[in-house]
Amino acid sequence: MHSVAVAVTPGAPLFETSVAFEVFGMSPPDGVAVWYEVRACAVGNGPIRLASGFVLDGHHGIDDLVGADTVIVPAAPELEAPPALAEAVRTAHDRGARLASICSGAFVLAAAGLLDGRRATTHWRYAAELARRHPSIVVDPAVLYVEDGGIFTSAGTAAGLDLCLELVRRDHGAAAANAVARRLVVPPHRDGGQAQYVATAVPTGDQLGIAPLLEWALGRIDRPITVADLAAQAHMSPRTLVRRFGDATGTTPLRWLTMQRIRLAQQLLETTEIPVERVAGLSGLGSPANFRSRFRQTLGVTPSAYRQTFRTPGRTPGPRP
DNA sequence: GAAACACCCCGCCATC
DNA sequence: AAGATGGCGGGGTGTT
Repeated sequence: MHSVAVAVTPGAPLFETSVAFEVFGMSPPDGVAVWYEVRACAVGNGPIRLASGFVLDGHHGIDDLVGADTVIVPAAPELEAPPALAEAVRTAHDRGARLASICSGAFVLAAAGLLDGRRATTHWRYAAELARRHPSIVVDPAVLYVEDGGIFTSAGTAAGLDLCLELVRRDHGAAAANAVARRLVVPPHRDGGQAQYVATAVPTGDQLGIAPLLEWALGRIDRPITVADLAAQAHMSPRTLVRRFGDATGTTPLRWLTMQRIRLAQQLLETTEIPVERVAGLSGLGSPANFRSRFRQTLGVTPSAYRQTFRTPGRTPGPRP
């Protein structure tokens, strides 16, 4: 049994603190025998007042955190690391534990000196502060989560969920992670490198302006589309198109196209019986070989395995013991 | 898996 | 004066 310890600190936000329990505390997906055991661990043994007036009692001590296989640090109160917690985290790391922080929890790992010289991230509101206090950390404020040398850090709130799913993926494979994601009703895989926020969250003239362009692209998604094509369609230079596209969607044309193509492929695999070879063509991902490798690279499973797992219930009876 | 090829895309910067 | 544009260079990425 893989033990997971969640460091609980006074004033910690509920969501960040709870995601690990949701992911690692649920019953294992079909086909997984050895799952996780999650514990809330804290310095001292009195009740702990969390954010929003919730009180935690009956938790484990800090020794259980030190001995865990994976340690999750969801938050740092006031961006300060309780010395005893930082010490415990460092000891856990020395013992070979896998470490993961969510949101401001990165400040605890940083205070323990574990992020020095490593790539790390945190909530975008705190990224500058983290870099200021610890100049040797390579802070990337634009990703959902990063891993460097067995130490994982993730951005705010929901990115912690993506990180926990990534850990499941590494431990038990993509199918198990996808099953967990499906039960939680969240997207199965958000890549760690995905931007933390879209540059313009509120629709602006820009965004409304490119909507028809996106529509046009979706309408011919099965055929090759280059930046030059998009630029011509939008009556602007390729250089300006790339800029405007980024402003409006938070990503680049090719990445957006690939994302749409993968989504379409997923849909076709889930809801139809169209052969994989033809799904490759319909989704615009090129040759079947290229399609397979791209699909696998993005979602961690092969197209046929994906179809096997997510086939719409009722179509073909799946293997259910 | 390697290699060739096309295309991407982002900093730079003169220009509008 | 300030911001948007778009050509260019070339390391990076994707496809065959």
